[in-house]
Amino acid sequence: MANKLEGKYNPQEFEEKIYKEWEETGCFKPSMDKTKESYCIMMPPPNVTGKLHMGHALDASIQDFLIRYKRMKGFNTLWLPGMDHAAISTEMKVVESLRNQGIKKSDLTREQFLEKAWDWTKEYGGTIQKQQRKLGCSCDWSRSRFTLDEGLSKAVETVFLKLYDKGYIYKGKRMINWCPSCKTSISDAEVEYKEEQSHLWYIKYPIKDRDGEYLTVATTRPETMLGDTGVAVNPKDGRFRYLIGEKCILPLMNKEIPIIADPFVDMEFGTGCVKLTPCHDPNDYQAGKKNGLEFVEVFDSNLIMNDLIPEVAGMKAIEAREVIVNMLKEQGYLLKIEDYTHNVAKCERCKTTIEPTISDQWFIKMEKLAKPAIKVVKEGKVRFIPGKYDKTYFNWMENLQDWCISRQLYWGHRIPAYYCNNCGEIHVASKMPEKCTKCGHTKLTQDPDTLDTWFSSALWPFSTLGWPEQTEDLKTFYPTNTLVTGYEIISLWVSRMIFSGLEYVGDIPFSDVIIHGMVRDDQGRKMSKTLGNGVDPLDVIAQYGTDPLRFSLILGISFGNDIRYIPAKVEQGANFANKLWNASKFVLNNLEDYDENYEPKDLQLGDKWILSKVNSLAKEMSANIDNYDLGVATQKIYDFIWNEFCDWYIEIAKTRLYDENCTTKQEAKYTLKTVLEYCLKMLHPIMPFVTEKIYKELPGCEGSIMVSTYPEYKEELNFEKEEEELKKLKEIIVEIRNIRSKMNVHPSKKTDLIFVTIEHKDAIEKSEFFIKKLGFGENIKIQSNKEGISQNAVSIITEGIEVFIPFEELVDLEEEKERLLQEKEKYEAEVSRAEKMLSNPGFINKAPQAKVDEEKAKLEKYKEMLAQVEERLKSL
RNA sequence: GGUCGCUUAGCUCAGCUGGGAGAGCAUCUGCCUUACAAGCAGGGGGUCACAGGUUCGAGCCCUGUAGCGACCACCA
Repeated sequence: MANKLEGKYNPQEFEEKIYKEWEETGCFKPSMDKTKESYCIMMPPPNVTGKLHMGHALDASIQDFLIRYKRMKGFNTLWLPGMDHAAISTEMKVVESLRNQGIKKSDLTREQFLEKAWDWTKEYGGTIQKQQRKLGCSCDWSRSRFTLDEGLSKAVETVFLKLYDKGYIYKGKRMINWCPSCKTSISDAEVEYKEEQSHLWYIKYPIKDRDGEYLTVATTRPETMLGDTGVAVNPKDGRFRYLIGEKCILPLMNKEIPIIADPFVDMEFGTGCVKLTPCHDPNDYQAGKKNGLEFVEVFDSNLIMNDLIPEVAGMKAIEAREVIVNMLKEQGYLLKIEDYTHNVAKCERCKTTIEPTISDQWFIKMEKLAKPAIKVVKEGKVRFIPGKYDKTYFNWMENLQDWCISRQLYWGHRIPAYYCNNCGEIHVASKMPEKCTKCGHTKLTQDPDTLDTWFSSALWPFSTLGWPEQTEDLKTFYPTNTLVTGYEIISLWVSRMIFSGLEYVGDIPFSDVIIHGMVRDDQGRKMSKTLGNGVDPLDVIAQYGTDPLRFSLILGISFGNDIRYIPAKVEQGANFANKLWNASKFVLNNLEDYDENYEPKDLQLGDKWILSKVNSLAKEMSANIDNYDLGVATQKIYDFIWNEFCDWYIEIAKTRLYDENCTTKQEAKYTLKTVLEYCLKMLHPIMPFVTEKIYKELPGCEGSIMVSTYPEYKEELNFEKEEEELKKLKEIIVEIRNIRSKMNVHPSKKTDLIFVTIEHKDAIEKSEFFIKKLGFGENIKIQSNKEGISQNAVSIITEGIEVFIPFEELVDLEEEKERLLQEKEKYEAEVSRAEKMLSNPGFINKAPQAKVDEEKAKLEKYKEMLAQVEERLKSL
């Protein structure tokens, strides 16, 4: 009966079906076997409204590689998936969808809005989890969590109350980043900067009691001058030193404001004098607080001007600018306008210009939380891979500002704070208090704000396991082992998980953090909507299959560097899968009468060679993967399957399988099956589908490969001598092909192969079949000396074996001499290189003895070969 | 401005604690050899950015230069 692998590799035929089977049999779930060590990865939760992109595909390929490997190694593995409610991002999408229905957010009550938001989330959210299944993710979907679900909300509330009691959370008026479009505060990390063309306006500020004297300030925002409450100069600046402590007159307002000294002023920039608007600029805010300046608001959070002067009251700030500039010009205060390009703060989400605003917000004091989080990385308890990223981490952690956690949004965890309607007293509690603890008033109002989305993400490694309850999962899997993420969220997320884990659970959230790069397009550009150069992983999967995509993302990667999406690499993966498919087809076709209990009695040279090779490969693969060298491990299994198993062993085995008289067919079959099984298992974490498909066809392998055991190194499969012997024969065969190719000998032309050797006689005798086949031999002769060998033969000289190929009429003696002379030169170079090294006292004295011995052995070897070549040349 | 990184074959990239430069694609030659033409066999192609230094020995370690990039901060 023919096996079930037919035709070509066609992933569309089986990938989906296999995934379904996996999911149904529940093999993604942890074994919860108490005797086994646990291994846990928390999947970075994508936005609930997100769509799969190449970054996710890379992320998932790495995590699934690790989790499948550990599972096969016997660990009690959990890969926990989930989604993030993505506060601003989702709320914006909901607002937009409402707008399309003609509904404004302000038309709805909070409750109505949230209802719409949940509806919308249920309808459009969560597609990403379906897409992750396409990638073959073996995560435990039954444990999937959402940052807004009940358990996680409980964790958020618990943390808030705890931090408030400790005094780490406080409410206060401070300068924050205000997005006038999203109408919420955002954290520093959510601000991005963009260069913009603008102007510098130079304005004259007369000095009080010094007739005709004035200071010139340069500003990019002339409309804020109404709120100026001081002018600053650098204390070292000799030009203005005599004015420090004096006052100047603010134009239009006719108000006296102080001239102060502050080192933040750059003497080189502009005029060296800075106007200070503490309410509308972060630096001025700092300077204002430090120097006790007055705080005067110029416009409100909707950018509508106050009534500081009647001419602009009620106007939009940007319109007021024009009016104010004109007034300054008319009154002779405007000195000049220059073109100027500068960086403008933008909202990461909606790209609106950020308005620095003083506002009443909730903050977390970072200083005490940061310290232990820095310590665990310094001590190596939490490790970044590659290690260079700990610098990025320290850089951020050591310069932390307090974290603004309140957002003026509906979609998120509402702040558990209640204000007394009578006296305004703040009550932080899990439920609305019955009455005010201060004045006894019974009407209280909950804070309308919600928490920064990263506040809940920061708890992800333990809130997902049931914390604050001491669940079985929490005990089993916390701390987790490996976090896989990109460098762009080290500060936003990784750092916050570390201090959160330490503070609330009392332990690190994970020990290893793999930082991978970004997936760029084939020209190295970021994939972006505006460029339209994004590649949809689902399209790639539809065309090539999941396994080739995963293979292409993992092969040869080194963490920390960006990678390019190269279609040719996916093709390489598809070709590889096809190669494996065909090889498996061959193996299976020869296993029809295979007895799976057969114990090999007479393994041949080639059998022992490949078994020994695959055995040491298992050891190397494990070492590489444990060291997170996934790219290297992938390259190794690829090379082995293609270049050793397919190109050599299968060809070697064929000569026995096709020979009726061969008595060691069973050994060949045993070896084919064993090696293929090893290969499938080692490749499985990288290419889960095709390996599963083939594995199920192998005799004795009916279960899923997912729950099979990863190959371990076994001493009894170590055949060093056979490895050496076969390596030698391979070299000879390659040389035969090489010579034939250079001589343009057609493959149909067979020749005698005369081996002159004593020590390798046995190995060659036993390998006659495949030497003949692979070396285009008619007859194989083995002799102990060169008697009777024709002049018209080409010779191959190796250590311990000389091979003669009597091509007779094809051999041109002059060409053969030329070829041998080239060989001679090569060996002479080798001899002189080795001699030079060995005559170098520095090398002899300082290099390790093993290296010296190695060189000595090489010298002997090449001397011998040189002598043989010379002898052969003489005989021609 | 601060920090970090990158520069290796025509292209895209590997290269483990320093010990004879690798892969895929592309290219050239010969093969439809009963698992595979999505293939087989063979070949060509590199002053490892540049300049110094350390070392018996440097793609790898140190210093500097040039080009490119990322992150952080943000100067009115």
